[in-house]
Amino acid sequence: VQKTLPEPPVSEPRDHASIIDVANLAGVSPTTVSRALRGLKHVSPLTRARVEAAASELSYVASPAGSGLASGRTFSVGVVVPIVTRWFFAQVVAGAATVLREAGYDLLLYNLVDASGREQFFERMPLRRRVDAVLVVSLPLAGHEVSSLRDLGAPIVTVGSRDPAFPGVRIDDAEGTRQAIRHLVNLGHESVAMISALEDDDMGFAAAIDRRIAFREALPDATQNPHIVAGMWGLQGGQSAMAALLGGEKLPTAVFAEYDEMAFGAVTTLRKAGLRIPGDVSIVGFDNHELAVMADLTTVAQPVREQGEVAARLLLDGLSGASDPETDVVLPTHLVVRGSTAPARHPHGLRRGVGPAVASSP
Amino acid sequence: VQKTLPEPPVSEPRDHASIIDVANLAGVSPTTVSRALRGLKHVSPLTRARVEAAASELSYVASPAGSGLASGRTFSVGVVVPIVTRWFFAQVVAGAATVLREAGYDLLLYNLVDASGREQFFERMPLRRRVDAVLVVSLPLAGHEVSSLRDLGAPIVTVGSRDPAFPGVRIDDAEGTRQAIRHLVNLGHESVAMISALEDDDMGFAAAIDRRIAFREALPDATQNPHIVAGMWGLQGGQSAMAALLGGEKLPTAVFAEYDEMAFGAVTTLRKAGLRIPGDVSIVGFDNHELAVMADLTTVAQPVREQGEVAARLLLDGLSGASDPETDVVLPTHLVVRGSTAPARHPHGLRRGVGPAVASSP
DNA sequence: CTGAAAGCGCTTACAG
DNA sequence: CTGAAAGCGCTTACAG
Repeated sequence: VQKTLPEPPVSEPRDHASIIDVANLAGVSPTTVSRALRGLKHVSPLTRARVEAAASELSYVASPAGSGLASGRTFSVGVVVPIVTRWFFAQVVAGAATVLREAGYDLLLYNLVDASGREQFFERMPLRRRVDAVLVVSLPLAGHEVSSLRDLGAPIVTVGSRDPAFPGVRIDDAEGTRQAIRHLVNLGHESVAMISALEDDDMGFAAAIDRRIAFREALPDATQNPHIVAGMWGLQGGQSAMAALLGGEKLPTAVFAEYDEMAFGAVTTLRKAGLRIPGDVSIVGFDNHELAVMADLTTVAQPVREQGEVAARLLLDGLSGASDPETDVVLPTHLVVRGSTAPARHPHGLRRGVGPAVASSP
Repeated sequence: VQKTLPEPPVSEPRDHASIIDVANLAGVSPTTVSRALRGLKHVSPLTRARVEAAASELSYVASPAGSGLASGRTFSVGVVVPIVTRWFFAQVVAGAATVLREAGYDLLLYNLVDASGREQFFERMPLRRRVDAVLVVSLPLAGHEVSSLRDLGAPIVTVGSRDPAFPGVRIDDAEGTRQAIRHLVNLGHESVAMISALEDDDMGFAAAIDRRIAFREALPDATQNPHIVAGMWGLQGGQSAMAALLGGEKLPTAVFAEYDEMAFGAVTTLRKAGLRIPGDVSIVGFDNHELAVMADLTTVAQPVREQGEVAARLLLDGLSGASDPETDVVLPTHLVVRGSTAPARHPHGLRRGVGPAVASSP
């Protein structure tokens, strides 16, 4: 008799127990194992218990490939984000992840990063037959992108877009912007700039567009020449946009940033330039980023993680056929007033004394 | 003859083209289609072109379930992170995502969130037969977790852990900590506290442990009573830890934070308390978080996204059988000096000039 | 409540 | 260089 050879030292693909192993151990057919383990009706409690015991003894988990092929379901969901390292997107992903996990779905993450990644994604459509549903975050979808997604034949839900093609969750960006501008106007600011990554932005939010339009409309007097400076995105975008404003003829008394990370960039540049916030310039952001409190930043708060959660639930509804494709959930925003905004100094001479709040300068 | 019923109005699972459809259109066998599309050898250029044309005409993409079942490969990789919303983890994920996408792998994200999520994950092992390889980020793995992962029979790579069970990428946390402490000591600080989320932390980094130990060892004089205050994690952890220090008998002249987000919390609390940085307290963080520049924070920089990239490459090596399981890649750290640190004020009267203190360099 | 049979869409040896 | 056959591990009607 030949002796058993020693096992290879490290992990080679192990043989996992199959449904047949479980069936044999439990003394039933594979069909019954399948039914019992999926919690279907019409299995006697005794049988079910026996099957479960056998499955657990063998550490059996149904092969996703096997069941996927047979059933057409993957039990996973694709989540498409522009840039997962941006705070907003990570929050949305986390919110969705929680809900999906509870429902037993895996999360396939597609991080588009830039225009070329986006193109590749929609061309190759790696989602095809890989996912049961798709969550698309913050992308204003082009026509061919909409049809690519439609062709998936799977439920699609958007976050932060208002594309009528799919159900979605979002905030009212125009209203949020108005909340910010109203605050600045009430403080007496007459020279307000907006800094935005919009122009430069292949990955542009739908939100960015709405915020810009609302910004223009919300300023009381069109002659005040709202100033939109496009930069790169994120912190660096905010820095360079603010630098551009500093290099301009007349510094605005207040700046509205498309989102908090740009506001942070503006804060950074202002501090480096030795200017005080809000003494010299007031700043309002958008999002209520976790670190807005450190920057003492006045900002328009939106529920972020919740948008991911709600969207995931809509997706699950779609999967169970219980959804209304017309759904458009709009979550509320509110202004959080912190120390980065103060009444306007009126730069044209009339210095009405206004005690700016504490500006911590390094 | 019965008339065809009208199609349902919206997206029901579409029938995707199968390999047979492509084979018929191209006038070859399914076997040849399979070979041609996967770029295998032994297909004539003409045949390959014909197959590719047919596939593209039909928008054919091989069913992952079908090929997975037949080949045993999934072309996807699991990435396990404690909390994806933390800056560090999002960066690592993004780094890995880029490399994996280039190699044609999908990324399955597992966001553990808390101890219960972690437990569930290792119990259910949703990775089983779902992924070809696994990237585990920053978790110090318990024995049973190591064996769960081993049982997957798939390549495993870690980031930010130094578990000898698997190849991995990391930094030298002890050395990074020494860089920070040396800086403070050179500035004359004799009362340095460390704030850390360690004690509280079910999701604890391996890194946190190393940093704490190194902190204790790096301080030149043991009598100086290094003060470790455990708090919650993240910004709030830093806030409450700093608040605890403020409530203590003697405020340290410098604080070393386990990582930048905790440092940000400390900064926030100090500013609210009206204390100046670095005038009253110097602060050093760890990570060089994107927003450290806004906080003007001195910090130990580590390559974060790169760790994700390198780890993903190790994984791909493992998949192609080209890897050395002993691999332990250590990436360098360096101190970035900004405005949050300054020479110590000596609170106890005896103002010895800011001398270069003697550091006990290991 | 339970099971035998067919089939989901691929890939893998094996032939030629 | 190409193809016919078998089989990967499940689930789904269909019977009983």
